[in-house]
Amino acid sequence: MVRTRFAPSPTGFVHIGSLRTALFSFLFARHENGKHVLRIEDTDQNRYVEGAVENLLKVMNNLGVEFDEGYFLQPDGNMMERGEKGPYLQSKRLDKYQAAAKKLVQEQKAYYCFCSSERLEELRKEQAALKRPAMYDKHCKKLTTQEVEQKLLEFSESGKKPVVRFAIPESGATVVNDLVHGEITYEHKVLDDQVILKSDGFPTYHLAVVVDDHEMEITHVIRGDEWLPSTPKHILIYKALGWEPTLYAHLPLILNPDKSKLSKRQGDVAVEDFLSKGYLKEALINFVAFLGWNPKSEKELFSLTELIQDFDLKKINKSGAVFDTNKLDWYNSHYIRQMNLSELTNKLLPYWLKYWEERQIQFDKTALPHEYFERIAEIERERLKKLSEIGERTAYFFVRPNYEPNLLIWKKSDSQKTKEVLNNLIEFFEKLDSASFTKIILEERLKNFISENNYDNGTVLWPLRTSLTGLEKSPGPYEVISLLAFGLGKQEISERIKAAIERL
RNA sequence: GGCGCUAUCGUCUAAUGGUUAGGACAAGUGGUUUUCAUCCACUAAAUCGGAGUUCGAUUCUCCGUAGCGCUACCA
Repeated sequence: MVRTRFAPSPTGFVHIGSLRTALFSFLFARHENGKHVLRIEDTDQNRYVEGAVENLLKVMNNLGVEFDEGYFLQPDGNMMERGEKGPYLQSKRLDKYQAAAKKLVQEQKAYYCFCSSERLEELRKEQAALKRPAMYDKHCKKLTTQEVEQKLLEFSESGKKPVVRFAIPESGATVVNDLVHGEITYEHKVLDDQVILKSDGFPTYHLAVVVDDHEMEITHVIRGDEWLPSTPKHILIYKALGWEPTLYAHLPLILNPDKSKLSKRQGDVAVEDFLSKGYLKEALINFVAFLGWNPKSEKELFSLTELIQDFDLKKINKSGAVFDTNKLDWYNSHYIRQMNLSELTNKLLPYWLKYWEERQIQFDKTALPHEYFERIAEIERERLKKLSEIGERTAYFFVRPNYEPNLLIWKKSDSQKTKEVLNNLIEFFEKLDSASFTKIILEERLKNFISENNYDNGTVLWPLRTSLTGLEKSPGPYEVISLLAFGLGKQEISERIKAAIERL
């Protein structure tokens, strides 16, 4: 039975890289009919951020990445723990790590280290000066049993606590057989005697990950490539404890455009930021799934269900992938166009509200039916890359636009002609009865108007459109006019055309 | 400095011991459209370098080179 886990540190936000790791471990677990475990790695008390786990859960729920054990968000917003291998929070498992460390010390596979941070720092400086590799010099490993006892006594009298270091075998090598990279050999002499238990009684990652993955019966560890160099240490700890190591699959790094590891400094990396900008979960999931994985076919559009079906560790590639938002935008506009109109409108509403609030645009939105917004959404969906663009793109449906005089004149026309046309249009609209303000009737009437007056299409339609929307790039006028007449009244059409004429 | 990983169009990637090295995004051009977008068609764009193995290497091996990662009482 396959069991995978996602084991984030609660540092506040969900990194794109974390999402990719969580997604892959989820896809693999589901594909194999296994279990997906969520474990929170909070062994660094300094980095703990309040509410981080709730936030993580919310984001994962949003995107459809599920867990079978660990923490769950309840309808009331509180967290609940569920699963047989808990607790799933490392700070609640301290006794297990301490017991493991103690056992290792007793069997001389680990040792107490009494070195001060000053000595350690000095050591590093010396090594750097000599251009030697920075490693612990195993000073405390050489202490006799009596010396250790003596030190232990001294420490406890002064209220200090030693750390525990894992004793890497002095010779030999460990082979990591990675599911993505294949066999990698590490000589023991280049491996550091890592601290596994800190002086505050908390384990470091290296001990905690081994103890937990073993006790939670994890079969496959799926994590980022940055962990590859510490994997031999983990395998050695497994063996020292008499346990069977898990299988490993190290995922290629997600990169900034300059090919360094994706970081906050070079743009957005928080999944919640993408969500709030109006990237759809379908787009985010599809895009992130293709970072370091692909189905080896030419199909690019995948739902979560399809990903589960096709996911295969063997199809993960080895080299890092640049995070390119162009492609994300393409996925997003694709899924926006696919979405059902009423659902899209509901998702759009908060973005409209936010835009109006920011611009202090006042009007009574309750006077406008949901259908009105649906129709606006319908004409805009084709050109929307993110939901957050809706406010600005459609502002002219709610407030009178500003006019760029040059924009009002079609390229094959002139200001005199435009003025004439617009004046005629005012007359045209005033003669129209309210019932004619539907897209179909309008289109027909306007075409008649154009041919009766012997105008070019552009001479009429361009200034009409720009005087209504104020935009260089906007949809065609028929739908706009019928919606404006419906939303703001047909009088508004004439008012806008008059205002435009003033600017000519 | 040490150790490790990686290397195909700008980006995500496919493929193969023999191909015109394929697709998608982005870019450009043309068509459609009053404009933008959509849609359609087309164009440009890549096997890091050097040896070796081989009839033949982008593919396998080695050596370079470059990029990146790790090198904490952080994960």
